[in-house]
Amino acid sequence: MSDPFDPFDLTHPPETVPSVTVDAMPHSAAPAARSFVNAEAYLKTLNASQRQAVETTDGPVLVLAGAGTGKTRVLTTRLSHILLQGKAKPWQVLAVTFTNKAAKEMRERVADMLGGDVEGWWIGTFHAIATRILRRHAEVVGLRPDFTILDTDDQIRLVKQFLQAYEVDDKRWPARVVVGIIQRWKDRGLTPDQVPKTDAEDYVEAQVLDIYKDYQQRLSILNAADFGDLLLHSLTLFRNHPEILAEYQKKFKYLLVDEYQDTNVCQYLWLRLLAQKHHNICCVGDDDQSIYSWRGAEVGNILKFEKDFPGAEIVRLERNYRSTPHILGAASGLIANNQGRLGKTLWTDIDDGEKVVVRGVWDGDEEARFVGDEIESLQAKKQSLNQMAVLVRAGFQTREFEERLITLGIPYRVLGGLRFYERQEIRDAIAYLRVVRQPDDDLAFERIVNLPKRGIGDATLQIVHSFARAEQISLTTAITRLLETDELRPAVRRTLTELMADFGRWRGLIEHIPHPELAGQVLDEAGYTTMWRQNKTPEAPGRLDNLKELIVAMEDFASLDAFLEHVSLVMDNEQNPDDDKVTLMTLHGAKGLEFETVFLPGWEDGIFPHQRALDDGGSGGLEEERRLAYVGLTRARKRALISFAANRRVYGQWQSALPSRFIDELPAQNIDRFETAGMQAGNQDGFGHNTGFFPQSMRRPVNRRQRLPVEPVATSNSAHGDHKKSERIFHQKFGYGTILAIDGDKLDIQFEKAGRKKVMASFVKKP
DNA sequence: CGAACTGCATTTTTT
DNA sequence: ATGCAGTTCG
Repeated sequence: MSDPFDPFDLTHPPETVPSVTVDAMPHSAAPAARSFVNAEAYLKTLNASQRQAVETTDGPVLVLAGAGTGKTRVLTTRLSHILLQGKAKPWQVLAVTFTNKAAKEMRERVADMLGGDVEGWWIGTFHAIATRILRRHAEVVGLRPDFTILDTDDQIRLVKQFLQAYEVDDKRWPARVVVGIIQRWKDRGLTPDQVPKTDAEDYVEAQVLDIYKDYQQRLSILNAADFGDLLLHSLTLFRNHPEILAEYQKKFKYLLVDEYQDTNVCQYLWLRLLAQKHHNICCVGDDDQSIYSWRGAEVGNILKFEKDFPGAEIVRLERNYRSTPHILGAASGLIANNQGRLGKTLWTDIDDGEKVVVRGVWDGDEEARFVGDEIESLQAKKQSLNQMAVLVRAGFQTREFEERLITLGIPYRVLGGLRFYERQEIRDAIAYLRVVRQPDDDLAFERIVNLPKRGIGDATLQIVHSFARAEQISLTTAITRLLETDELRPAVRRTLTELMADFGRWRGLIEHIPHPELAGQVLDEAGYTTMWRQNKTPEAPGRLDNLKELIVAMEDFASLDAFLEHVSLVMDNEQNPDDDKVTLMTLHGAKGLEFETVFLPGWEDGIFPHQRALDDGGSGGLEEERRLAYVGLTRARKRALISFAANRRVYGQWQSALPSRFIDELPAQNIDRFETAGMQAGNQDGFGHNTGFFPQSMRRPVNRRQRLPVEPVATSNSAHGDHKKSERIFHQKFGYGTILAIDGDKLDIQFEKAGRKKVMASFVKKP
């Protein structure tokens, strides 16, 4: 995000913005007649409710857009309409989405409609927009404008350190669980001091609230924000600084929100504040497609829209342009089993088509064969593989289909695996660049300090850590200071001195050589590329290729900073859609997509709906699973094929399973049900109980509480001032000694056994 | 410091 | 079954 100019600059007349062909549009001094002519052209193609959603520009509007009803069309047309009507300038409209993909699509489609570029617009993900705002006011929330954005990896490593410091049993409370709890608080817009007591009590054992506090404080020192912070800080900014909020309220005349059912409380509060002045907020969403509650999304936001925004107009998009009546009938019948919906009735003009196939098979193997055979026969009828998808509940389920498709020689792509920027070597390389750019980035530094192996082990890191913590300084600063003493072993000292010099040199090059070149040089000189070259594992060459690819990718960015920002916020990984391949992915990943033919395997209780959803008493979990099923079905244009197996190997154990309860919820007139002979569901003999070899009751969690004997090496209280010459002291490593001289926080000491050494004052104790 | 061993959990995902 | 993380041993 390195716009050469910043359209947000409130002090300059916005007219200086070189905003494209928009100037040729009748939005500013436009005669009404001309804008009418223009309006005709694009409004004519919309149906009545779409048109209402577009033309109701003022006041709060909730557009309930059922699956396949032209949601994106409405969003982009509405945005264009507002601009063409001259209701607002491009920089006065804020359009937020969840994914970069959606933001990109909106940007491109609006640009198409207006025939111009989209420079200077506020179309982006919640996170990107929040970041943009936050960088302007970073100081207000205790950050500097160039703060680093942490990824999940960093968060976990950081929290792990606190868990250790607090001596929390990390078997019982894994770092990722604690990160999750903190994240949920952030999703709800809660800073540490706002977390309700009752909430914190649930986690006293792990002292999660204390960790949350420390964690935030640490991030502040590191000049870093995690993903949740981007929004939460931005919200805090608005809450605590009405004058800043007022500027943005005034600036954004129109707000547009995509996938409103996926917003969390924090995002909701953020939007509500922004909408407070003009009240022109348009949220588009579908309560029936809310499938992300587990990551903080609040369906309640969409359900209570009318209450939150008085006078809100509700527009329902119910005409479906995608699926056949049978598919829609099946989906509608299914979702009707959910309570508390806003309610929509999808209808379509499309001809009847085929009924939804529901196929019962003996086991997973047969299921994969069934899907493979169907794909083959469709392919024989000249159907494009790109128009077929296998949508599964969980990632691991793709495997058996992959195997089958390989056997049949059918090309496929798996979506949603590891993305490019999530690969180990890429993260390592980025960590190097982060440290080059920002030496205080401890998390990045820790990642690569001993990669390749440099002999910087735990022992060394422990010393550096405790010193850094005691002094509230970053690891690199701590090292620099420790290098002036004898605290570290000579070999280690030499290595670190060299490493610090390397980083210093690389940093000096930022301004002088192109950043892709710098990246190459850093990785070579650090020995990182050599490390992979010497690596004999089969994936090593691929990793080297990825590193090369990374360096090439960097060329697309104006600067190292621009690149690093991209990496943190826009980690997308587009696949080449040119090849004709079957798509394999999770149901979650399929939201927003469509295919002619959709396979929905694994419809068995315990798999789909997932066991976890069945376990947690309430109906909420089950309803969300049902919405997921609804999303899956409504991805299909012409053909949907559901299947379930009577037996399946789960975690290496054979288990029998019952057909998903969702199957019985599908209206009979919309489905054709087939089952392999001799396996009718509900058959008393063969199905419905565990055929595994061991009773499940034998599983018992045995958790010993493991504590690390944490002996603080450095303490801040003994740090400064209270040592005198010739005083006798004790040092963890060197033993007893007498102070010869004091130089700031460094002491020159004659040790009884170890000889004369320079040590840090914070490492010695009075005997 | 690295290799071998052990126990354990194992949904969904974006930024 | 499998992979990951943490521990133990050389």
